This record gives sequence, C-alpha cells and structure tokens, in this order.
Amino acid sequence: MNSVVTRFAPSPTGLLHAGNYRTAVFAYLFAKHSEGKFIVRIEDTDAARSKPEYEANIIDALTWLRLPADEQYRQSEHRPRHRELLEKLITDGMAYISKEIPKNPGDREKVIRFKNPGGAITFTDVIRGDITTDIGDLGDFIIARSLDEPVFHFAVAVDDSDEGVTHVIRGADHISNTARQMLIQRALGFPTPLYAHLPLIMDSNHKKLGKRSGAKAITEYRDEGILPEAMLNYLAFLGWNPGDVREYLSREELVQAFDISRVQKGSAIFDEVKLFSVNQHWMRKLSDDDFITMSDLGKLALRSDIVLKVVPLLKERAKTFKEAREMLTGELSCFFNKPELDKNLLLAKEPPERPGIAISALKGLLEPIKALPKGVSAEVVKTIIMPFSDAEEAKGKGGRGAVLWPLRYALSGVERSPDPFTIISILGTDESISRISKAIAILEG
RNA sequence: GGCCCUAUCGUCUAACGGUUAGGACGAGAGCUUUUCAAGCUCUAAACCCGGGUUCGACUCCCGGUAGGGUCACCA
Repeated sequence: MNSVVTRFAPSPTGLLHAGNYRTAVFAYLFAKHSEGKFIVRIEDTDAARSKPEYEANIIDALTWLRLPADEQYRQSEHRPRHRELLEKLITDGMAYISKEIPKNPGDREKVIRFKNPGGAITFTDVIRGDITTDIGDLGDFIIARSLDEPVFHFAVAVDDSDEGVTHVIRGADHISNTARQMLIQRALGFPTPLYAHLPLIMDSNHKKLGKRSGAKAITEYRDEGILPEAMLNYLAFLGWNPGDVREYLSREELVQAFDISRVQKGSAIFDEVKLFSVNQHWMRKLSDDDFITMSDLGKLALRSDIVLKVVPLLKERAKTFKEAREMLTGELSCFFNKPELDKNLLLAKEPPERPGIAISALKGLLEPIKALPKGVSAEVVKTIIMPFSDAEEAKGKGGRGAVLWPLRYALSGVERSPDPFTIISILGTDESISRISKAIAILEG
C-alpha cells in the first residue's frame, strides 16, 4: 500500500552531466514502474554557489528527457522548517552551538554541531546489501552554519522526510553520507527511507564523471542533435539491463521493464561512441518530415524539395542531427551545388588499354537518361544504366568502373558520394544531363 | 593514509553451481555487380590472483591484488 516516492536532488551550481541525469533516470523509472511519485528538489542551500541559470538548465534538461516531476521544490523554500527543527535539536540536547576558530575565509565563529552518539550504524542498501559505518570517525559534524543556513546533510534529512520520500536513489559517492543523514533522522524521530546507491559513471580515465575531466553538459548533447529517446535509452542501460536481448527500449518500455534488483554494482564508463550508435537507431525511426523538423534542416536555406529527397541518405549516414546538417553543406553538398570538375579525376578509372571510354560512355548515357520519367527512382535508373556498363564490361575488364566512375564524378564532382543512380533520381534528369554535358565539354576541351 | 564500495571481451553487459562463457557497440576480413555510406556474413576479443566449500565453481566463503568513492562551515 505504501506507494513509492523517489526524488532527484541536484544542486544548481553548474551544468549537470550524463552521470547526474543517469540517477534521475533511474529514480524516475523506479518510481513510474511502481506507479509512484517522482520529486525534483533543487538543492540550493549554498546560496553563494547556486545560480538561477543552472536551475533553469536542469529543468530544461529534465523536460527534454521527458522526466517530468510530479512535485518540484526548491530547498531554500524550507528555511523556516529547517530553522524550527534545528532549534528543536538544540533544545533536545541533540545538537549544540559551537564556538570555532575559522579556518577558511567565510567560516563562521559559531556553527551548529550534531552531538555524535558514537557506535556503528548499518543500513541495507537496495543494491549493495548491508553497509556499516563507524560513526565515531565522524565526530560532532556540522549541520548548520547558522539557524538559517542548514548544511546539506540536515536539509536532506528533513526534506526527504517531509516530502515522504520512500526511496533515496543516488550516486554511490553518497554512501558515506548516509550514516550522518540517518543520525539526523533518528534524532528528529523521522523514519529512515530505503537507500539505493547507484554505481558511478566514469570517464575514459576511469574517474568519476565530472567537470574537471571534461564531462559535457547533457544539454550539449541535446544541442548536437542527440534525441532524448536515445539519451534516455543509453543512460538507462548504463548499469542496468532488462535481462533479455533487447538493446533499444522506448521510454514506455523502460518504465515497464525497469527492475532495480538488476542494477549493476560496479561502475560503468560513459562511451560516446555507443551513445551515437544508439542515437542513430532512434534517428532512423523518425519519419522524414520529423527528421527535417527536429534536425532544423529547414533552416539551412537549401532547396526544400531536394532536402526531403536527401533525408533517407542522411538517415543511413548521420549519427546526430548536427552531423546531418554538416553533411548537407559538406559531403552531400553536391545535391545543392554544381560540381567543379577536374579532368584528371574524370579519367581516373579509365583503363589504359581503352582510351576514350569515359567520354563515349557519358555521351552514350545522355539519351537514355533524357528518356527517364520525372520522379524516377534510383532503382529504375539503375536498371537503365547497369546494362550499359555491363556491356562495356563485356568488352573488357574494368569496363563497368570505366562507365560508372566518370558518371558518378560528373554528377557529384567529389571522389566520395552516393551512387550515380541515387544522384540522378534526386537531381532529376534536366540537372543530370546538364552536369554530364559539362563533363563531356571538359573532356573534349 | 583511514573508512567504504567494486571486479566477465577495448566498452556496456548475459550467466543467478553443471553453457563450446551469450549479446550489443567498437575493431578486422569478406560479400554486396564503381567510390563513400548503409546492409549482410565471418573473425579476433573476457571470467583479476590465490586459497577454500562442493561430485562440480564466473557464480558461494576467506585472503590478496587492482580500481573507484569518501574523508568541508559543497552538494
């Protein structure tokens, strides 16, 4: 009957990376799998470092990933409550005001410390099993800098309880914080939630993903044209799997399949190459229209009728929308710009023993191409041209390439491009004839 | 360094005492009747080490080793 409540509690002190959002993904999936509640709590107790723009970025990212909060809080909103409980702890003799000698600039002369009862504390981690911490090592730790400035551990213990959080799902770097927070809960008479410490996401140097190691903000991936479905899919599979052979799960399938008991204990390395591969999978599932809209291809000031025809090529080549955009002005720009031809390249595949075959082939292809209907498919173009090149091949080895290469180069002007059949079907017969004629002129000149 | 956690191909992982240790990404090769891309097929690639327990250990226990995390008036 106890319904599940999880929370994602980021601090708005910087741009968050994939490792941060991976915990959000797991907390969300776990909550939704059991039809529970997902809370987002912005931990802005550090007024000096918290910035509104970082908070906005976090919300943007969660919206993009479609991890909507059922309830959203800002920790600073709970100041009065924190103050009240801080006073209670002091009154009850569980905490005390301590005079200090400031060690660092900004340090206070009076802080509030928690009276450490000593001993050991054990909790059962949902993922790792029993974890025991010797509390004595902690000393009388600080829980607030003043009555209005609670420190992380205190604010977390209070808020988790007040918000009815049943499962604290967070990174393994918080394991050693758990005992402190449990101590505070007990002193306050609050129940202890269940803890699930997720394995950390590492960078390629096997260090915790972080700013210093150059971890990208997740919104950077969004801006590069990674699909939210792909990011979600990839992140969910970092430290978890559904237990069957499926590799690509939609959001709904993830919610349905998520099982926290299958979460890995060991840390995992963030692999951008794999992410891109997952992204390509999801990009290919998009309709051509959605592909154009979502990739902003329409804003490129290119002929839209041709863009639409090129989308299938982009789907098989690009791994991100950014790459797709770059291809239209780069390796696939021949669909939009007339090629500048190099006579030597036109003749690059001409067998020495068959001089003049390039020009005769191009001339011989002119009429058949002219006769092609409007809107002809690449497959049909192929059925017209292949017999022609096969005939040349029959006359001598290398004949096929001797026909196809100059044709493709005449049409594209680049050494690497899609095949000539595809180019003709996209360019149309008029433009194709024009380009081939130009190539013939160069060969004759 | 103290404390805590972890350990299967390069990477993400399957296996929950008995398998030729499987899949995916990546890599290599070949085939796809020109190049590139895609696709298809194939190949290489892993149980950290040492002790136990057991008829039998990747699987359980212990010890090493290695890696990671954490030791703030940050969260």
